[in-house]
Amino acid sequence: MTSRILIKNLSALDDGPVTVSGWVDTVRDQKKVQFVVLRDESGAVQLVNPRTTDADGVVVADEPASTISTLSQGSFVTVTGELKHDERVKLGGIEVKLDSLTVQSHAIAETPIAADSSLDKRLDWRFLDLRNPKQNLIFRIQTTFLHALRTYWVENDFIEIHTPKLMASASESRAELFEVEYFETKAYLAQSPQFFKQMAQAAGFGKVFEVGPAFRADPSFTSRHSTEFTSVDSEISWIESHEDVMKLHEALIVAGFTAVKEKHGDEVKALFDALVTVPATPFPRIPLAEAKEIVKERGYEVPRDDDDMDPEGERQISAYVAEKFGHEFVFLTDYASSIRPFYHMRHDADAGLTKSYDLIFNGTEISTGAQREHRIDILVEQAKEKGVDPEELGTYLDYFRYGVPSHGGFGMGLARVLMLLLHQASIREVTYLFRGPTRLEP
RNA sequence: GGCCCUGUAGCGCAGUUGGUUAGCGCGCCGCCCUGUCACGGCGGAGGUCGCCGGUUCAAGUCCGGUCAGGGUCGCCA
Repeated sequence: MTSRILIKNLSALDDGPVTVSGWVDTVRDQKKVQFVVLRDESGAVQLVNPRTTDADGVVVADEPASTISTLSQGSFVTVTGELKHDERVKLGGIEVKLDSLTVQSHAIAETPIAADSSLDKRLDWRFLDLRNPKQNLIFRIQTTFLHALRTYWVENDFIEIHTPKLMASASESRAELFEVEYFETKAYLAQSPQFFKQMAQAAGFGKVFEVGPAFRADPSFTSRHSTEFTSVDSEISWIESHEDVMKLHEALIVAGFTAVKEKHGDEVKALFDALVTVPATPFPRIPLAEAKEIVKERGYEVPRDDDDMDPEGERQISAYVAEKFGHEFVFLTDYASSIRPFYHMRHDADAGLTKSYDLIFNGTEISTGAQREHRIDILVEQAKEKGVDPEELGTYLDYFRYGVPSHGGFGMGLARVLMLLLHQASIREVTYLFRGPTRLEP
């Protein structure tokens, strides 16, 4: 393996011989001296190569000068040379005076995207787009965030599960299922790990989590939807109500944001001009009905026939929470049973309300959570009431027939969290390879 | 899927009430330039104006359809 020094580590070294590898960012090929800005995943550094001259003072075509003259932006090279600290250099006050330069792979000179290209064009050339420090940072942040969640789960005795993404029947609504051929029959891509996650409760696992793909066949044309996305799920037993789920949920968010702030806070400020704020607990909790009243008092009446919120209402309630509590998050709780799935548990005192919540972050929904109905009779009743044929639920209902603890959990869209954390306008910006109704490539 | 907006060179854009050879910036190519750092100077190449059809003496420009993109709503994570 090539032993290379990451560019970000150069400035801490004393002057001396170094080897760095990366891709060419800029070539400034002058007659008497050549400059190359080289970039790797950690940063950028200037390379310098003074041209040699013969006895008459005429420039000689030697190496690495000749190779440098042919370098195109994006070519991957390995260089060796002398590291020099030099205050003249605006890029970090260091440069590498070249001894040798080896081109590992040439790039086509004209790049298909530029810094100001549209998001859609950048996605066509995602591998080039991802070379940008901003895009690189997004995925380092995602790594840090998920690692922090995982650490929390592991330290609190959660079991990690990997539920199948091929299913025989729908887990929620049949309308948004992708159908695939499966030998002599049909299978569907999981739109959520919901049912299999609940199976772990019947299995006596106690506390579980999963980070995995979910598929939705809905042709949604918004900046926050995709047909395939990474769902962060957790489910816990022996809860009293959805309040216990919210406690877990906010603890995880705090763990994730603390790690991101600590490790990347300065970079996020520099590259995204966004402040990573570790939210205070408990997060504000507002029953949905109350939230609609608050929003109405602010002059916005949700124009819907059902009992749900709309995107503008979510932005409004977020603005209210920001003003009143200085908080970026809010749990909207106790959604009407009319707009929640059959497996959400309802309040004992008011069957019209569910023990459920949505988590809103900076004006956009990132999660749905609830206590699940584990009493088989009621569960079947609620399914029928929703027009769901118990026969179509496959083996799901069996989970509740051989003993099961009370339980609940949530599902959270990973990319939505990143999008809102980094103040990005689109989920496409923070998804490694976006999948939407009209995008299957790359 | 509904409504609104957009599609012109590799990229970002301009293009007048329809009119003759479709412009600008960046990038690219060539030459020049002793330290650049958004390097600079001179020159050059590059376009069936998203696609199909229509109106017209004449369409990048007007009309219809279609495809793609953006916004928003519905749906949600």
